[in-house]
Amino acid sequence: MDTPATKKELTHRRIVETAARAIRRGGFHGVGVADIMKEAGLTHGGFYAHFASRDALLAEALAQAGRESGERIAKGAAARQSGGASAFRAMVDGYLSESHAGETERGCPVAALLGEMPRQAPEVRAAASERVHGLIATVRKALPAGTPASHAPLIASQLVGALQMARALGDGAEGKALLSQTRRHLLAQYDAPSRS
Amino acid sequence: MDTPATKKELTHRRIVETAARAIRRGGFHGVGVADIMKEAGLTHGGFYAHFASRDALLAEALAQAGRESGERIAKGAAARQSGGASAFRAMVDGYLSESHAGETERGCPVAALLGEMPRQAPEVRAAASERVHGLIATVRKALPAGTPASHAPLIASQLVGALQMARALGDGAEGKALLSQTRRHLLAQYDAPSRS
DNA sequence: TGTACATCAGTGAACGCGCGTTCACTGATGTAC
DNA sequence: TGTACATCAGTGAACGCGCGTTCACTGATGTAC
Repeated sequence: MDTPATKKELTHRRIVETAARAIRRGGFHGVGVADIMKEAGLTHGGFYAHFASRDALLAEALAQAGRESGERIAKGAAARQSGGASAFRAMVDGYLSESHAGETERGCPVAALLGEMPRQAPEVRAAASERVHGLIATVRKALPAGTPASHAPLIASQLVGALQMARALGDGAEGKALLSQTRRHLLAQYDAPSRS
Repeated sequence: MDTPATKKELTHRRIVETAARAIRRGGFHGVGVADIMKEAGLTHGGFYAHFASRDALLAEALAQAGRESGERIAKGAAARQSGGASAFRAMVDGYLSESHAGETERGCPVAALLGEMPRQAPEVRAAASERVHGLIATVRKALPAGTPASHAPLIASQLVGALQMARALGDGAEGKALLSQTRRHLLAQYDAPSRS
């Protein structure tokens, strides 16, 4: 039962993956059932053979976006750590990189959707809450030894706030400066006692 | 030309004030022209005698929300300062208060809408950018003497991130803890050398 | 190995509804004489 | 002071459109014999 991968299941995954990108790009309200089906190469009529409702898809898409983004963060962090960075520095530098700011569609769903989460249907809010906790857990695991785990939500919210504001400020100098300042600030506080 | 306040102007203001609350409550996409007009006690037909388009209203509403929220922040800060708090502590305690987290509709529009800003029409994005800069300026003015002004965007993004995440976590212990921890953290870093 | 049939993923037309926008009209207000 | 008229803020019906959802159908797939 682990990877039978029937044709229907493959199609289901393709729809979810498409939706996972679409909600980060356009927000929960910014994308319709027909748009997603079309982008997945299907007609909208078949939608309800796969999902009970639009909200059910949004919830699945959020979970998928979290998985994708988690993998990306882990992969980027591994690369940076093999270059000599601490786990914490690797996570912070990756999350607040200019490429993450530029790729909303493939980036962290919490940064893309946090402000809209409280306005969603219960089904979607539950998935959203899980995503926020997932991000906090990712931060917690990267914390330098000795840092209390209770700092994780605080750092997570700072990462998300800085990324969102950098995106809102545009891809000019202002946004980039906010990203690099936040990186330096977090590293100075939590990482090795190195400065700069 | 300062306060003639014709009847039409009063109606216009009422629509804008209604919209300013509505967008913070429901997001840019979450509220329609007819809803707003109805909530303002009018029929939707008269809308285009006041605004060139829905986006034009959104831009005006954002500016109005910024004014209202700025006044609230200033008023709350004045009260706290008269109680002995520094300007910085007053600003941080007010912004990250549980009442601000609970009153999205009357709170900071940047916290309510930051994530959706990059997806708006140019007209709305311009008003949004002004709001973000307004918030940063408010933070800058409250900075303790000696703190470089360049820290203002960083602190602003931290305030917004924490408030948004606290709202997403719900009004239980988790959200409240994030608010109070962020308050303590910011004060420990930037305010008087007192700890706890 | 080949034919007959059941299954079912996906199609495409249709539904009721609410959106942003337009426009001919109403009726209260205030100026002209 | 009182009547006649112009102005114009606001009304309400209508538009074209796209939404989420439903459903009768199609046609490829794979099992039964």
